[in-house]
Formats: sequence, C-alpha cells, structure tokens
Amino acid sequence: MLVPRPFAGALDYLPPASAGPGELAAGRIVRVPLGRGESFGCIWDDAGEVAQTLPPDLTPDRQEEENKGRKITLRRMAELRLDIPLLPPSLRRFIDWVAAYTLTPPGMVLAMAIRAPLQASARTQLGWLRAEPLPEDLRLTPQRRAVLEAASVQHPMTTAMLTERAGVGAGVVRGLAASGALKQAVLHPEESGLFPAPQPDFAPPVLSAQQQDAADVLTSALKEPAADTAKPAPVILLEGVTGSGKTEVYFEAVAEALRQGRQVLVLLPEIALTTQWRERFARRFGAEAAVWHSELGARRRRDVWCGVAEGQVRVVVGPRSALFLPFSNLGLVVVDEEHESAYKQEEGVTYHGRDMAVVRGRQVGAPVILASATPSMETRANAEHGRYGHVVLPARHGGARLPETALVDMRRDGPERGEFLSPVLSAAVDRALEAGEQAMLFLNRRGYAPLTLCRACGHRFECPNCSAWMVEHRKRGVLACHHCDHVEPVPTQCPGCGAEHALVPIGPGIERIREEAEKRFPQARLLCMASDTLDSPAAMAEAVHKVASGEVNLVIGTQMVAKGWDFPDLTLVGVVDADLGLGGGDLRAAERTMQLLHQVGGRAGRGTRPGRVLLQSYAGEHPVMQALLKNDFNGFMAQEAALRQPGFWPPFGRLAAVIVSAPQERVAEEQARLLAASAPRGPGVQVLGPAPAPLALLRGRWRQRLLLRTRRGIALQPLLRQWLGARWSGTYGLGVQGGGEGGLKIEVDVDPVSFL
DNA sequence: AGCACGCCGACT
DNA sequence: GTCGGCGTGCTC
Repeated sequence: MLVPRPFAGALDYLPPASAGPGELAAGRIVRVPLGRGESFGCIWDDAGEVAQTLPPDLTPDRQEEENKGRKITLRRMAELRLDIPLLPPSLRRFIDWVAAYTLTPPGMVLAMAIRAPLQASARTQLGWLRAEPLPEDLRLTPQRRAVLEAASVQHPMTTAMLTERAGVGAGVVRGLAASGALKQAVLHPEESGLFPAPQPDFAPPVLSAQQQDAADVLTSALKEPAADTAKPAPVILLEGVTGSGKTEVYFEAVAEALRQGRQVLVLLPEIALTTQWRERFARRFGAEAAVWHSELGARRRRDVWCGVAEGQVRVVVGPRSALFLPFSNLGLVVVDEEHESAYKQEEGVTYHGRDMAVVRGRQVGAPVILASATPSMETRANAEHGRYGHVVLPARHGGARLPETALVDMRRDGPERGEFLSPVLSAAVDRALEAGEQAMLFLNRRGYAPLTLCRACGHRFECPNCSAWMVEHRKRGVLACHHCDHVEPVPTQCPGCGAEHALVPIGPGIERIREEAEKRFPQARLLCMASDTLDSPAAMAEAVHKVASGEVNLVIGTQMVAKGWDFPDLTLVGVVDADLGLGGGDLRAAERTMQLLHQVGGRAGRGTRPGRVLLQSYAGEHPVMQALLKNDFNGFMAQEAALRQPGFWPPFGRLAAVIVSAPQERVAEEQARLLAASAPRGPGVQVLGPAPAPLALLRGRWRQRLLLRTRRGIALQPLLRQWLGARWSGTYGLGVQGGGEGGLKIEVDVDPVSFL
C-alpha cells in the first residue's frame, strides 16, 4: 500500500472486513488508518498475499509481521473506494519510474496522481428510473405524465435531464419519487454525455505538400504494428519554423490515433496556451478535447480523471501534470513547444515534463511527438544521433514569409536618457499603426522598475528574505519581491538617509514601457499582457480575443506574449532589451534567450503582410543576436554544442544539482562543505562546488549549491543515493526532506534546468 | 507530509 | 499555576 507520505516504500495492511471478488486489486484506492489519523492509499503490488491466502473475515484485526527483523503490527484497511476506477498498471509503473529517477519518495508522486478523484465527493451520481410497474394508486397529471414519458426504465436520468425534457419543475420529479413512480439508480458516467467524442474526419485541413509529407511520417509511425515489443515506439521531433502549421500536422497524427480507438495526450507548456489551441482542436475535430489543469473545479477534475481511466475521454490537453492521468489506452503523446523550460517542475517532485513524456510513451508503446520551432539542445542531439526521428517544416504555411530581423544598436542609436524605446523602434511602431497593422513590444520583466535606489545616499531596496531587489509595481503602489511573497508600500522617504522624494526607479519593467508608449503613441489602442495581470485562463482568453479581433493594436508584454499565439495582423515585434537573460552564468542562458527571442519574433507576419522584428541590443556582435539576424538557428546550436561538449555538460553528460539550505548562513556553508568532502569521485564523475547559489538567500534560507556531473552513460541516481543516503536518509526517501538539525534541508534536482 | 508529544516563556 | 512556541520522532 502506497500512502502519500515521504516514505521509502510501501506499507503493509490487512484486507478490509469485507471485499467482493476482484475488488482487492492492485491500483485500488483505499482509506486506511495511519498513525493517529487516517489517510488514503493505493494498493501497490499485485500480491495481496495475505488477502488471498486468508479470507478477510478470518484474519484478526491486528496481526504481527516480521519485517527486516523489526516487529510490525499490521492494521486493517478501512474502506475500498470502489467508486474510483483502478489505477492502471501503466500508471503505477510510471509513478515508480518517476520516483526512482527524481529521487522522490514514490508516495509523493502518487499523491500528485490521485489528488483529483479524492478531492471531490464520492462519484456515484444518482439518477431516476421509471418504476415498472407504476404504483396502482398513482395520481396522474399532464406534468407527471410528461416526466414519466421522458423517464426510461433502463437508463437513469438526472433530475435536470427530466425537467428539461418534460418542461416541468423539479417539484414534479420529487413528487413522483415520493409516490414511488421513480426509483433512484446510479447514473453511469458514459450516460452523462460529459465527453463528446472528437471525430477524426470532421474537418480535415488542406495541407501543403510539405505538411502532408510530415503528417504522413507521423501517421505511419502510428500505423506500425505495436505488437513488436522488441522495437520501442518512436519519438519524433517535429521541427517547423514559427507559422509553419505544426499544429495542423500533428493533428493528423491525433486523428489517426482516434481512428485506432486510442487515447491521446497533448502537453502544452502552460495553461494560458490552451485557449487558442482548444478552438483549433474543436474546429478540426468537431468536439472539444478534455482540458486538464489545476484551476478546474474539483468536480470537473474528478470527472476528467475518471473519464480518462474509463476511456470515455479520448483526447486530453494540459500541462505537465496531465502525464499522471490514468490513461488505460494511450496511443499518442504530443509535447508542443518542447523546448519550453516551463515543462520543468522546480518544486516538490522536480521532473521534466518533456523527458517524462518520452518515458510515458515508451512504457506504453505509444509514439511521442516533440514539436518546436526551436528544439532544445537535448532533443536536437537525440535526433542527430538517430535516437529520435526528425521531421522538418522549413517554410511558413499559406505563403507567409518569415519576418525580417534587424538590430538596433543601442550604443549608437539609443533612446534619450530616461527612455527605453529607440527612435528607430518608435518610428517602426508608428508606421505599423498608421498602416492599420498591429505591433508588439516585448520585455521580459514585470513591474515598473527592477531596482529602486535613493539619489541622495544610494540606498537600494532589497528583499529581507531573498538576495534580490524589490521590484516596483507602480500600479499597485508597492515594492514586491519576485521570489517570495514579500510586499511593502513604496515609501516617500528613504529608509537609509531620510531624504524626501529622492527615490529613483532604475531600468525598465513592462509598466514603465507602457507609460512611455502611452506618451509616445497617444493614438494607439494599448494592451498589457503579463502574468500578474492575466492570472486566470478566462482573463487570458479575453486578452487574446482583444488582440485577435483587432480591438487592440499595440501589445506590450512579458514572456507570455512569446508563446504560440496566432495574431495574423501583427507585423512588428520590438524587443526592448534583447540582452536581458544573457547574463548570469547559466549554462543555458544563450540557448534560452535565442529560443525566446526567436519565438517572440515569430509572432510577426503570420498573415498576408510581411513581418519585421527589431532587437534593441548593446551587444549586437553576440552569437545570439547574430544567429537571430541571419536566422541561423542550426549554426548557433552547433556553436553552443561545441562549447558544451569538452566539459561533458548536458546533453553530452548528465547533471544533478544538490541544494543545501538552512536559516543560518554558517550552517548551510558548513554542511555543504561536509557533503562535498564525501562526494563521489571517479572516472567520468565530478562534483563541482559548493558555492553560494545565485539566489544565495531565498525565502529566508541560505542556499549552497553542489553540482554532480557525470559522462553520458553513467547514471546519476545510484551515485546520489549512495552519497546522500549515507548521511541523510533513514526511513525517508531522498529529495524533499525537511527538519534536519539546525533546520538543514537537502534538495536534489536531477537534470536541473534553472541554475538559481 | 501530517500530527502528536515534549519541554521552556508570558499570561488569566 | 496554564497556553503555546516549534524541535523531534513516528507512521504498516
């Protein structure tokens, strides 16, 4: 029995007081006593040996068991949750795999997977059946007759269904029930009409020859006989420039999976993107895909979860957490925008959604499609070495051309002091707006200014809990830390020297760009898109609609405007600070900046009119800028690869980050040093550090970082287990474990993406 | 992760 | 004299 606690493995329980045949099966969700309270768990092994050898009602309530020399008293399961479908074996296997790979206690991975069906109330939805025969003394009215005509003897219907069909109030139904003419019955989920089936041939698109070729490769991967277990299902990189119609192409693979009666999982890096995606899906397939995300109501989450387990849900779209849905018949996995770092979960179970999607597909024999305009170095390397298939869409769809990219040298042609938009960029925006087109200004920085300082004494506003500047948010009138939830009002007086009105904002955030744009383009219809203002899918959908309909003609946004949006009238993209993100000594800084800027640039010129991208930069000679100007992504990545190869940095070697943190700086330092002293070493194995983490103080904890690096082919996990396990693990698993001496905490991140 | 037990400061 | 701070230990 696996329970949602950070234990190294499963616990043993006695079977419940009564269980029907087949009910006590692996994958069953169960209520169990645990410690003083109770918990839920999932029967994890197929054995259930005790249960099968002894009839449940003959076993005592408590039973002693010898376990590794320790005497343990077994307790009895409280209740089997028969209303929740069994976790399929493939999901249990996946959970075990993810737990082992990420060094997370398996129970914690299970917890992610089964939160949904447990949070809503029991699932038995009740409906009404017509009694047969009807009670003899039944009084009949026209309304009652209508309800009885609508009601069926075999298929239960909800009160809502009956009142709607009969055109009567709920009171009539209640009255009939009271007089015995309607009987309560469990409504079967497939009768609820919750998940209309997408039609593979509802509205097939007109594909270009190029797209058709790509689609053929994908669909043939699905048609290969899956019975051949010796040959694993393929992983295919679908690389296509922005606007090449990747989505339409992989939709053909989705259609093929549907024809085969299999389930499909489509992953998107974040829920905001589901908005436009859903519309496209519904147009192509004539029915909605089931959307999965954390902001769904408890009831809907439960229904989707159960629908996936029972096979009524055919296509799911969602973020990385959708990987843990209980697919019973998964035939295709798509990871859209596979290069996105949002696929990496940084807290709790630190898994990479893209990599785990590949594992999930392999485990069930389903092909995996990784789609991107700017594939990650890892995926590229896999494609080059033939481990993944590779399909390329080199041109934009429908005759659209790729935007032309130009540089604004900020050293020579920079803006006036105190401004951030160069004359060249401003003029370009003017021209676009005058031509009746749309323009976008991109700056990947929220708030008004990233740093506030005192002109008189040089005082800088720092977060008390983190080593980070407080960011001014002028609209809210506060200084906020972007790494914890610390917020304070903007003072009028400097806390350092007491000077009045001496605080100056340094550098731009998107609020400040908005202010400048309002002054510079007074006639523009402006919209700001940032994660702190568009915090729900609904708000996001509204914003997207405003842009797509042309209600807005100047968009100012952070990160989120870079995503796969399709705004056909957008012709100009201005990158306010192209150098942002290049600093910081992060392994992937250049790669990520390149991907991000290419992606934002790709928003321009997707319709009939040509697009243009202007990059404001102080470092025009930087390889990232050069690659963007020449549109030479392959060359750039080859250069990057050459830098990483000699030192066995990923993807040529493997990496795990170990973060040692404590409320006191000294404790963290000391413990990190001790840990480094016992680090594994050997050919192809190296430990770098400790060093203070780039965010040395985060949420009140001082952090030291160690990096374990191995050559390709040397697994990290056994090394980590041996190294950290020797000192830190007891009955606990590794990974998130709290409460060490002096508040010490050691976290492990296998395949880290962020180096903060 | 929860949750209770345990041993030391400011309150009715 | 007690309420309650969170350090430590356990969960089949």
